[in-house]
Amino acid sequence: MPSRRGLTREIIVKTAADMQDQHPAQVLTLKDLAAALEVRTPSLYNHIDNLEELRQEVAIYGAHELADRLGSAAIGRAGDDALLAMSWAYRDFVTNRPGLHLATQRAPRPDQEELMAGAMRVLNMLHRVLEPYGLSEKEQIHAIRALRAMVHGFVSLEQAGGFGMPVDLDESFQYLVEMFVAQVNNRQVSELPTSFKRR
Amino acid sequence: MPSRRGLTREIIVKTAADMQDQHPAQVLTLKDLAAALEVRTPSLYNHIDNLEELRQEVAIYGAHELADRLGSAAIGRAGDDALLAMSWAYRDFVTNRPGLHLATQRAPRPDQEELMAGAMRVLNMLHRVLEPYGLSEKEQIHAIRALRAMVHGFVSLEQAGGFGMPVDLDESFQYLVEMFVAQVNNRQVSELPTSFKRR
DNA sequence: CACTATAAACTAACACAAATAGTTTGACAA
DNA sequence: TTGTCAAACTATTTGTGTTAGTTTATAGTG
Repeated sequence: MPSRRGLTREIIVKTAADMQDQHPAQVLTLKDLAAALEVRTPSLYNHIDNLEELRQEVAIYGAHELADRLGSAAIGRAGDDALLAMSWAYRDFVTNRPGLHLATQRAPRPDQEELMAGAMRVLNMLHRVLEPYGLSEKEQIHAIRALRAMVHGFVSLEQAGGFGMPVDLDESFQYLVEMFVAQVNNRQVSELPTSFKRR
Repeated sequence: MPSRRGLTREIIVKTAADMQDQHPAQVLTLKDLAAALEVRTPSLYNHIDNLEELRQEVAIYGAHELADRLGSAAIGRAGDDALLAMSWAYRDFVTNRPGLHLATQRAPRPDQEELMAGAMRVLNMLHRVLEPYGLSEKEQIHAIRALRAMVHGFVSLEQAGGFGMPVDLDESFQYLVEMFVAQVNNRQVSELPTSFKRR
């Protein structure tokens, strides 16, 4: 007496993503996922290959979601304004969809093509936004890496509960992003004496 | 015919840490761990409560290892020199012990007391190093959060293979850390026009 | 309007890791 | 020498992922 549910690959991925948001700590099980979809566990295998592939799929979904949000944030903005807006959009993403963000970080194979596609969209946006600052090609890459590291690092530590002090996190984040903005506006600060050399 | 191996909790944790370094991608199983220790799986339960507790223990071990390395790096240094040395020591830790770093990040309960102890040691070091810069108390906290975010974010993205462009990573890392050093030396850059306000 | 092919659900069973229960043994202390 | 106990063991249970094989609802065809 199996009755046809309208199960699709997309529904499964989105439900999995939602479940991870509701309980970011606990690991995703096919049993729970099937229960949420009101289906027996093996039925999932009609739509996905296995658990690892599903995790990868969720990560890809998250990467695109993030790229979409950053794109929206950047629309109609330029320069410092765009950089700040995109940074805040990233942080909002982590706040609103914590489990999805974690799933994207913990992708089984982070280097995979389709997963990189979302990241690439973000990179291209950043390149366009940084264009008018007149950085050298190399410096632009350093700058993009720096911004990604700063924002990603902040939200990851925040999500992991890594910031204990009772000082406003929004303020800290703004401080961080303004540090970056100052750097790309004011290139002479990068000419500081570099006394420390790597051994 | 069970013969007494010199198994201890400490040996188990260190072996688990080593195994994660050798294969950072794959998940730790008690079966493999027991095999590496030339023991049957249930014997591990004489020393640990369960797998989750072991993971937590490995994370704590990693946090202390990191704090030790940062402490060593800072000895005999001050100011910019100390900040740069500690940043590079963090990056070296991730390079040398990638699995241990991941295990520390993915701790079951990142907020737990003993795990925070290592992080606290690092925080105290940073506070002492930043002392002479004459920042306000609040600004000092912002600065520490910023540095942690920058360094942590960079090494995490690097480890996840997040930086694709063929530009030297050491150079990018130096660029990043110098950005921080410039900020704490040159406070007027933080007085930039803040056109973007959070909605 | 039947008839059939197929996708998508199901039940049953297997594989494998974690965890528990209960047993055995080796080393140290009296 | 002997009693005790920590630390190993074997055997078994539980839970999740996965596969095999079966059933059924629906869509398309004559």
